[in-house]
This record gives sequence, structure tokens and C-alpha cells, in this order.
Amino acid sequence: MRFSKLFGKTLRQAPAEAESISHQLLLRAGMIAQEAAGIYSYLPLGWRVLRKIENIIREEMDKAGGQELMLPVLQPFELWQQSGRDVSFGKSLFTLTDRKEHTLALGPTHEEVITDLVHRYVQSYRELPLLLYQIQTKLRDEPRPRGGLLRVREFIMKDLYSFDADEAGLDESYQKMCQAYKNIYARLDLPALMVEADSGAIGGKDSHEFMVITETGEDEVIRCSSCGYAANAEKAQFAKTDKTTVLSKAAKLLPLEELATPEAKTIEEVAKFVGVPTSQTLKAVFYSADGEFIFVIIRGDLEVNETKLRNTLKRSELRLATEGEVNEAGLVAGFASPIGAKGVKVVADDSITSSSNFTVGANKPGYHLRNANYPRDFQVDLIADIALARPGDSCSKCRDKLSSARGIEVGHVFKLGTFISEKFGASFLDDAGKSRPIIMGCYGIGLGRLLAAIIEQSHDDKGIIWSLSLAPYQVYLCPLSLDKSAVAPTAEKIYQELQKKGIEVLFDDRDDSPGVKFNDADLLGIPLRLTLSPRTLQSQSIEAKWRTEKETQLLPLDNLAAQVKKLLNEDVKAQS
RNA sequence: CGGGGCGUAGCGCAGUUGGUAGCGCGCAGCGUUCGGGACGCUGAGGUCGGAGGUUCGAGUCCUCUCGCCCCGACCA
Repeated sequence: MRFSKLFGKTLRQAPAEAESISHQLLLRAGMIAQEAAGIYSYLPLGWRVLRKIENIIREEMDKAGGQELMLPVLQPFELWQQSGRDVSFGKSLFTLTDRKEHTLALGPTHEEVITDLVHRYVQSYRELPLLLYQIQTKLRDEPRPRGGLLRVREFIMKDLYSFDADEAGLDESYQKMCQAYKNIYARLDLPALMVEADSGAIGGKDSHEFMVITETGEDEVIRCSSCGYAANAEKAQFAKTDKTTVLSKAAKLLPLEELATPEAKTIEEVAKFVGVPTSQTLKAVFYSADGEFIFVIIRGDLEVNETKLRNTLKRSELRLATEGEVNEAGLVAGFASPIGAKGVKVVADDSITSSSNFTVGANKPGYHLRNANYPRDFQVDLIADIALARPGDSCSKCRDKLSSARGIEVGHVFKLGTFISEKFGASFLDDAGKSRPIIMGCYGIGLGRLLAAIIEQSHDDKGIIWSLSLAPYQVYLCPLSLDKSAVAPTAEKIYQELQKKGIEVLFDDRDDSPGVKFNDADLLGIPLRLTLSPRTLQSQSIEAKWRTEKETQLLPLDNLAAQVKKLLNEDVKAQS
């Protein structure tokens, strides 16, 4: 490709709206252009890279036994009503009305369509397992697009759906996909961490996310450097009985006593006033879940994990209750107590059993109770792990300290189970002739986000650094002083020669100064730069330089294409 | 949806107490340059996001509205 003809322009300054590194570099390199919030065009350079990513993914999906197909973007709204996910997707689902006043959805994902399809074609266990995938545009009306390609409303995604006859089959498909994903990230040169993930209210048992650890990530990952435990903070567990504070689990249960605690409303104040650690108090937090008032009780030193709480309650909408709602429930904020709480649903974190003789509100302004014990003094409707893991907490597996980091979610795998297949009647006859629902899994990767994540963690102050397998072009042919002696015709000849050898070369045929060309070569991140100048021409040679290295080497012009090819091959080997 | 910020040339920005719009980069032409974003001269490019209002006069003041960015909420 001749640079002078390339559509798209490199920018010296990044547009003001770009904040994240990948966003800035994608715009400056002329790889993408924004059309609206969360909606982008891919320009030729960006599209070339995206297609390379796509091909790597496609190869790994095929290798794992996946069959590629294409599914519709326009989907009958009835499909979404049938699965019930018109509600759970809510406003994120784009819908439109056709000329016959029929409502259609713009596919945010394709479980409904593919399950409907599979139900019409699969009847027997002999046809399972089945792995089907698609790589195509999906649309979601995200509440807040952000970070360039990191979170958008229109995006290209690879989704594979697995269909199995039994749990063991699902496990196998799941393992296959996890391995395929690891292969993909390895080939993309992207260090992705596999972490336990929340599967949401709809998902089945297992779910994992693949995270690229970087500051710009939207998700928080909790991990243990000792044993390797890693989980999304939404899901992360930790040991509640291993705090540095002394817990009196074994202590004798003391009688409940009321204590005047004027002015002491927060946990900190109460603990200080009473003279106990915060872990010897119980904290009350109030939520509204799908309109129902929820009283949550948790040990004073812990915080509520709202995702865990939402899953425990099996509700979709969860928010903190307003002051009015708290009063309406007959509770006194700051002094609320599960003891004597009537007519409200009480959900407790299992930390309330980690000790005894807690200090808790007395449900009376200015008073707390000492020596509260569950279940002696109060009952709860639900008890579960609903606590938020924080850095510094103890690992539930090995008791070492947990740490936290930000991550970009570049892949998500799910064991869906039979939730959707049952809704669509996607069942099969097993070898005993019995009808059973197909067990499903789904496995997604967002290509644009992947592109952004790669740049986030592979760049320097000059620009992007592509690996050879992803670079839009492998070689940047950079002639200097085009009007001098034989530079231009020689460069032209080399360009033809390299292309003939199948090398992807970007030929900077622009009449610009060396600085401009070198800086663009670095900004675009082309792995190998070949500089031809009157100087190198004197010795019938050309200068080769890797994007990642400072040193240069001179290559004789004679039989150049073969030498370049060899260099590129050596580099590929060195990386693997 | 809540909080904050911003809309002036392709990009980055300036524009005073209200007087009819400018700078840098980029772009076009000519010339000089040519190993890390060179220089000179000439030139093109703007319904100042949109609508309404105040005023003799609005980029500037008022009202409404649209869009974009960031934080949070949200996000199988």
C-alpha cells in the first residue's frame, strides 16, 4: 500500500474526547473514526488489524470443532418475550417497528435466535455435541459507552454456542472453549487472566472471564498471588474468620443488654463508644429489590456486595432504599436492628455466625444492644455470602492476602444450562428414547474491545507496538530524500519486489521530511522499518530497524526480499 | 438516570466591558530543504452545535434544545 493513497490520516494531536491510551492512539493512527457515542467506523488500517484478529479467532474456533454460521441482526421481538430476556435486557435492547407495525429487536446477542434454530434441526443425542459460532455485529443501547472501543453500542463479536446432551458434555465443551481462548490470547500476544465471574441471575453454574490487567479496565479483579485464585470483584470470595481482629466465636453467649449510645450512629462511632472492634458489631443496610424493602445485616467491618445480594434474592433491580422507605418500614437509621424488625425481609451475610456477642442497634434512637447472637436473639429469612471482598482480605483458599487490580474483560464464557433451551423447546431424545432439554453454553469475545486492550498494553510514548501477526503491515518501507539520485526508483523497485514475495508492505512514498516519516512509522506501530536513503544507497544497502529495538542493521539490496522474509520468520520464531 | 465538563476551520485552541472571528497544526500552489514531526512566500477553508429571545448590534447576555466527554448508577 502506498501511504500517499491510504485513506485516513495520522494526527499529531489526539482529539480532545479521547482519554484512554487506546482511544487516542486508534484515532491518531487513523484506524477508527467516531460517528456517534459508542459508534465507530473502522478505517482501512484499523480494519486490516481487526480482520487479522478475526482470522485468529476463526482458526481457533474451527480447530475446536466449531462451525461458523451467520445469524440475523433483525430479530422478531417475540423471541425475546419467549425467553423473558426482553425484561432482563430492558432498555439495552434496541427495538424498532417495521412498516406492518411489527416490533423487531436489533440483536444484542444471539442465544434466542440460535436456540430457536437448533430446536428445529436437532432431535437426537446423536447430533450432539454441537458447537456453532458467528462473528458479526451486535447492538446494545449501553447506558454509557466509554473509552473509545472499550465499551460501545455497536460492536463486532464472536459468540460460540455449545449444545450438549448432559453435564459431562457441557463440561467438555467448556474446557475446549477455555483452551481455545487461551490459544487465542497467546497468539494475540495478550496476557489474559482467567478469573471466576458472576453468571448473573440467568446464567448457570460456572462462568469465567478473561481479563487483561490494566488501569483503564472497567472491572475490578480480586486475586491471590500465593495460590493463584482470581475472581471478578462481583463474585470474589474471602475468608471471614481470619481477620486480624480477635473474634470471640468460642466465647460464652452473654445476656442481651441495652446501652445508651447517644450521637453514635456510624459503625466506627459505635465500636469506639462501646470499646469493641468493628468486627464485633453488626451493620444494617437497606435496599429496595424490585420494589420490595430488604433489610440486610452484615458484620460491621464488611461491605455488602450488591451483585451477590441481587443473585441471592434472585431479583433484577436493586438499589439502596431511600430514607423515606426506611422510616416507612418502622426502622430507625443509625440504630436499626434485626431484633424486633417486623414485616420486612431480612437477609444476612454468613459473617454474622463468625463471632458472638455482637453490638447491634436497638431500633430506638440513641440506643444499641450488646451481646446480640444469631439465632438466639433474631431470625433471618435468608443467610448467604453477600459480602464484598476487598484488597487486604484473606484468601478463602490459602489465607494469604488478596490484592485488587483493574481489568478489561476480553472474553466471557458461561455455562448456560437449560434456561433458554427449555423456553424454546430445544430438546432431544436420549439413547433411552427420553426427551431432555439441550444443555447450553455460550462463549463470547468482543473483537473491538480486544483491539483496544491489545493497544492498552502494547504501546510506548511514540505509538502502537504491533506484533507481526496483527500489524496492519509487516514492513514500513521508508525512502528519504525522494528527489535525490536513485532513491525513488530503487524504492519503487523494492516495493514491487517485497510485494511479489507476499510481504505486506506500507510504502511511504510521500515527499515528507524524515522526522514525519519516522514518527508515523512508530505511531502506526509497523514491526519492521526499512529506510532507504542516499547514504545507504552508496553502499547498495537499506537500513532495517525493528519497532521495539534501537539498533539498526544494513541489508544489502541484492536479493533483499528473501532477506526480509527471513528476518520476519526469525522474529516469529523468537516470539513463539 | 444523578454529578461534573465541553461544543468556534479537518485536529488542537484563543476570542476582553456585546461592535460582525483569529492562532498553531493540517490542506493547496511555488521555491529552498531532507536521518527523528524543516523553512519562506501565496492561498483555500467558518450559517461560532441548533432554535427562540434581549439589543441599533450577539461567538459573547437570557431561555429552551441537541450532541460529545469524564465520574457514578447501570451493564447474561
